[in-house]
Amino acid sequence: MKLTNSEWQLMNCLWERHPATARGIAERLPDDVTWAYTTIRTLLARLVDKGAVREYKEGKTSLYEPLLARDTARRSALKTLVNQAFDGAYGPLMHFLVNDRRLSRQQREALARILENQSEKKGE
Amino acid sequence: MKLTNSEWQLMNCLWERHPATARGIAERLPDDVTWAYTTIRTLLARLVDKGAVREYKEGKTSLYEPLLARDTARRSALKTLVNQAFDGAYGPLMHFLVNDRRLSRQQREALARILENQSEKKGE
DNA sequence: GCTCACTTACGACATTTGTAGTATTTTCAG
DNA sequence: CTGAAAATACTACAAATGTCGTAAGTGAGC
Repeated sequence: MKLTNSEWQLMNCLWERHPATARGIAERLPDDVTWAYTTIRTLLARLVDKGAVREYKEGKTSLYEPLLARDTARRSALKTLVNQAFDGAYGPLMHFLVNDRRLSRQQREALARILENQSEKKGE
Repeated sequence: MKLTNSEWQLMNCLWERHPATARGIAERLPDDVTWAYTTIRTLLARLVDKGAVREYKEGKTSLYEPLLARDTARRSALKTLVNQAFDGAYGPLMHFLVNDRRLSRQQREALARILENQSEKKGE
């Protein structure tokens, strides 16, 4: 199940709190996202189509609830990225993370050691 | 600089060996990618447009060379993913990686320890 | 019962992405 | 030189994505 960028925004809101109305989601979107109400509706409809979200009526109001689990979506996004940009293997991704400057020297060294082990074992 | 999926395929070939001709790239694409020659040309043109690739003539043949560094592209893709799916922070990404079953128990435990340190420091 | 504000249903439209086709120019083997 | 094979340039086009607009329905007060 692949989500587009805008779909992630909505899903993030939904995962955080659900069920939710379209209006409720609108209110909890990040400040830099200023979509028209109908835009949100359209996106939700697409998500329902994809089977990532369930829509049901409570009286007359539409409520939305995620069907797709956040972890599942994350795993899938990560896999896509890894295939696309890291030769399809998690090793290179880890490697990259290690060599990147977001970790302190200590953390990097420790991680690097782990990676050595991992590469000897040849992961999936 | 954002690359699309098919652009990644091409770039991966280019990073591996360059400069390269369109034909040369065609030959080194993964087996499951069977694009027409013109498709590759179109994609390369788009990459040149974006400034990710440089095209120049060696005599009459067009040669292509990456301008965008692989690491830069990776960093950017990772950042996009993190923003989209991991609350914009690398911590949750690491966390996810650790809890995922791609690492052996040992590796996971070691990584987890590292992460504890990291979260105390509050990363970017 | 009528109106106003909000919700819903549906359609719309520009851009981006994936994937080629065609027509023209070059090139290379005979 | 000649004709076939390869390269270029340009155009095309459907599907996916981002982003609404409008018209019709509905419920809550006056």
